Amino acid sequence: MADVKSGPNPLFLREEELRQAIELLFFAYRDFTAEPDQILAQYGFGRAHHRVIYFVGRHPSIAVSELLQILGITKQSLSRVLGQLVTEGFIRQRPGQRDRRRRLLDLTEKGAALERKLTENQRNRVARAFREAGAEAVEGFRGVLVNIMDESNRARFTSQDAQARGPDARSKSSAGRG
Amino acid sequence: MADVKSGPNPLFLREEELRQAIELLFFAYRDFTAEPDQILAQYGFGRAHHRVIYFVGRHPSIAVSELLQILGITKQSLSRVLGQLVTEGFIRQRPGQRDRRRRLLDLTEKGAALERKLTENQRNRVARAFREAGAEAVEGFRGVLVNIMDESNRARFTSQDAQARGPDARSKSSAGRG
DNA sequence: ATTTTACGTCAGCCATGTTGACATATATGG
DNA sequence: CCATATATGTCAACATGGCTGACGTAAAAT
Repeated sequence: MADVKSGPNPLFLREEELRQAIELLFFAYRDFTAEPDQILAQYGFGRAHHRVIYFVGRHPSIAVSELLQILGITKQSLSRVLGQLVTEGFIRQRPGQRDRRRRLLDLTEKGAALERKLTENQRNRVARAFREAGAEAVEGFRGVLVNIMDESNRARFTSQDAQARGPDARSKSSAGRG
Repeated sequence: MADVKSGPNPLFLREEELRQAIELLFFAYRDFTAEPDQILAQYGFGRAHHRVIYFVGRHPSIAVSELLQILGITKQSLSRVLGQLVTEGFIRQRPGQRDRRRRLLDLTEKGAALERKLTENQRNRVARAFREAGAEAVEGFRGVLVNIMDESNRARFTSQDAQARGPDARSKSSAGRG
């Protein structure tokens, strides 16, 4: 359509820029998950196990329903991997105190060790990328990714605090919403 | 955990920062692919079809082996989705001129229409994110993601040129590495 | 006492990745 | 010309990790 010869074409550049971003996400995400996948395979686990281990580590004593919300999968899907992780001693379950229907999940020491192994890998990759790209770039990275995300998920990232709290919020100042 | 009261703890902040980045990638990527997945489902297609349509659109007359390299899957996996796309008239194959063993792939008009539909969705999402995060952030986004990627994949993104050329590069200056 | 909630489980389906083996057409190099 | 290498396709079997639907049980809430 537009004549290319007429110097810098902003529409073309924009199109190219946006496609590069799309591909950047594809390749970066794939490489980002490849190494942990390799490690997991040695345990007979897959990426789904990684996610469960990660988020249980991130939100100690998380309940099944909360984990389901974060993962965005069905309980049947979760059940398969969670069952294995419990059976093989990576995750421990215990009933909630106030509500004994809830099964609170925690990593065992074995689970925490695997979590560290897996996360260390990704953390190192991100740390290297942050270092090489610079502090300003990190802000930009966050800014763009947060806006690529659905709005409904952004709350986790709006303040450091909100994310650290997570579903197991134990703020000493408020009574908590249990 | 580390004592929070002892002022800004750089190690803790770093850990938190890195974990946020990991989660950012997870949630952003998931949301980024969710809408196209919905559209694809209406055609009886999945994400794998999307990738094929995308990269064939991006690299017109790409050969099967080159597509395989980009996608990083086996020919058997590709065969399944590519076969469907050809059968259903989204992609056209023709033998190469110089090398008639090669099957060059192109989108049909029908295929191009679907490609536009799918990519428009993701492009809009990225465009919005870019707009809201600002030009500087875009640079940071690129800088970090490029460094998260394996080095072997970075060539596509080092210059606009390298990416536009793609795998069908015929550089006249070097003899190649084969 | 009934209903709702949180969780589990069985059964089957689908998409998409894998490996291994084998076939066919074409190109390339003695 | 023949032998080998390359590009592609295909069949078969298997694994992972989503999904839906149906049903069960314990505990909380009304």
